[in-house]
Amino acid sequence: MEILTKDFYNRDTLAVARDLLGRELVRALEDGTETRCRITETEAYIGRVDKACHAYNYRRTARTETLFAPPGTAYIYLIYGMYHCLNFVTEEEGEPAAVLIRGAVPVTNGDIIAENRFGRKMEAMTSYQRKNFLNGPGKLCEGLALTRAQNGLDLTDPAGGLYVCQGTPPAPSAIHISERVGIDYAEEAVHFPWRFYL
DNA sequence: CTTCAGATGCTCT
DNA sequence: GAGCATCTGAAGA
Repeated sequence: MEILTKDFYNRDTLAVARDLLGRELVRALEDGTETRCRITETEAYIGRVDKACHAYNYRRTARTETLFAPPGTAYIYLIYGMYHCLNFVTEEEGEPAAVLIRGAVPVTNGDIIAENRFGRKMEAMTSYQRKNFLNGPGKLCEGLALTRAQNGLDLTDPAGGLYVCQGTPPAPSAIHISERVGIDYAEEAVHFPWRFYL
């Protein structure tokens, strides 16, 4: 299936966030196995205007350096001391903006993801575990074995082991929009309707 | 189903 | 030293 190229990410961040819903996120592991999941929830972060963005007002530090990378770069950071968040850098190089991947559902090789999450196969998951499989940014990164070691990966190069394929676009009526989660500190940006989900 | 405390370490002031 | 784009398990309704 066709890999999304740099042109896909080099656009308005809100458009990319909405357009990522239904796409297939592919994770190839060291041992040659490959997992796929369908993206179901995203959020946009736009440093130019967004107090919730790590790179608000073009703030450039060691951590935010990745946000200034070319579109189609993976921005992965540690949060709350023990979880990771996966983002895709958007817009033209030098514009610090990204889309946070907040949720997905497994498509192929879900057993590998389930092992990473719960140390068991999908079949053996409890109903509670099924309901809370990949429905959060930290859960997604745990399932796909993503850590800061993958920060800066080129999503347009399949050799990096992390990329996105066309997938199946959802019906427009299936797309929901709301305020973003977990950014109470961000003043007026708290209310920006920049979260998209199926 | 709900709320809630605690975990844990990096980042920036 | 404070705060964080979160998650889990325990406990109660």
